[in-house]
Amino acid sequence: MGITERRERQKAELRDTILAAASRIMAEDGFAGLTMRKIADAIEYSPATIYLHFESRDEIAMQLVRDGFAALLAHMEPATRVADPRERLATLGRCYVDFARTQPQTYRLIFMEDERFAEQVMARVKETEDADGGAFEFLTATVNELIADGTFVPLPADLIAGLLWSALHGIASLKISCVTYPFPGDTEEPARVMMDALVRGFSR
Amino acid sequence: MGITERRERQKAELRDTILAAASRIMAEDGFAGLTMRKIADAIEYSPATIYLHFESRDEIAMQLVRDGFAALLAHMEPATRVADPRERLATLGRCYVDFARTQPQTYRLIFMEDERFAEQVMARVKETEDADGGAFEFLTATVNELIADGTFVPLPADLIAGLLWSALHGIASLKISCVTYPFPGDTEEPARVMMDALVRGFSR
DNA sequence: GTCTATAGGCTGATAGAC
DNA sequence: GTCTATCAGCCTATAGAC
Repeated sequence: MGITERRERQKAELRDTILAAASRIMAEDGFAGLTMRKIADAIEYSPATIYLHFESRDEIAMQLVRDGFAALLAHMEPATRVADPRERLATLGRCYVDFARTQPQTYRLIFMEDERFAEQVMARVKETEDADGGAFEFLTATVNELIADGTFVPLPADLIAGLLWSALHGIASLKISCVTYPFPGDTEEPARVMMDALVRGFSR
Repeated sequence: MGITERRERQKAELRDTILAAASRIMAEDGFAGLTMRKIADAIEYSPATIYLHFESRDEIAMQLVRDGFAALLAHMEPATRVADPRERLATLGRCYVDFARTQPQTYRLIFMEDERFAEQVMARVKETEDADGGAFEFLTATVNELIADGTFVPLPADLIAGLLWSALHGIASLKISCVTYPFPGDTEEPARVMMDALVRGFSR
């Protein structure tokens, strides 16, 4: 039975190899440049072999989206260790735009490419509640904290959280699809000023 | 010489017909779905004929971007007639997200598809200054007005204007690529709350 | 000016040999 | 399991007939 296990292990390894190659190609050539032939060349197998591990190119893309979203969550982990809710929001903002800056093609794939992709991860967030480490729930909880202690105006927490996220997404995505305007340099300072202004704006 | 003029007129007409068909196909199938064959079928000419009017598919796309941007500016025209600067910002925001809602594929083409496209229109805005009716300069001027009269904090007007735009772009683009989250319904109210919060946040 | 025909490429996916 | 070979389709762009 050791033989069966080795085979399964090797099969899983090849699957991971395929995903790793796909991720690298996507980071370089974007989603449109991700083709089965390129993946096959990269892993030094024939295109047909890939179909033993994935049903289609779409299934590979979906997995890249899930993995990419997990990477985004991991990138925001430092914010979970900030006690003060206002400073936590600031850290969240910084980590978020930093992810988009360092992994632009991954960010683009998840949120800018195809509505199925963004819908998939957001639906997942909604389903699993806080099982995945928080994400949108974490942001909403922080906003709720600030409403509860009287810092924020009593608007729906979902709305405020959605707006904070949208504002960050605006900076992150605009930097990806319009490199020089309106922020020629780094996005860290704009993101900080944005969060500051919104926190002020939502304060009583 | 009337004959030459008629010929030129007919040539220009066919060019416009091509662009109109391309625009329609793009609105339905998106930029990736815009092909020379589809355009040819739509105008009932052969694909080869299109190349007498445009050098390449890219040139058609660039023209669609320019026309789309002009349509966006036209859509924001009501804001230019608002005297009060704070209310002008609110109107701007409403018109902006309304354009993205009613012409999502055009908005996507300009700002979410390819960085060359967004760069092109923004570079054009920068070159022509206020010759195109304002756009970013108009927004910056309004911000400057609010800084000058002491309403806003004295941050750089470019920065504040860029952030206002980014925040609106965040709502507009997220609605396009993620229909149900974080705003299941209309984006008009979120956009209004966002602008209100930012105006409050940037006020002294 | 407009056509047909085609070059020369790319794509995802699969049948069947080994 | 992995391959080769290929299907069936798409694409942009162009040469050359009319």
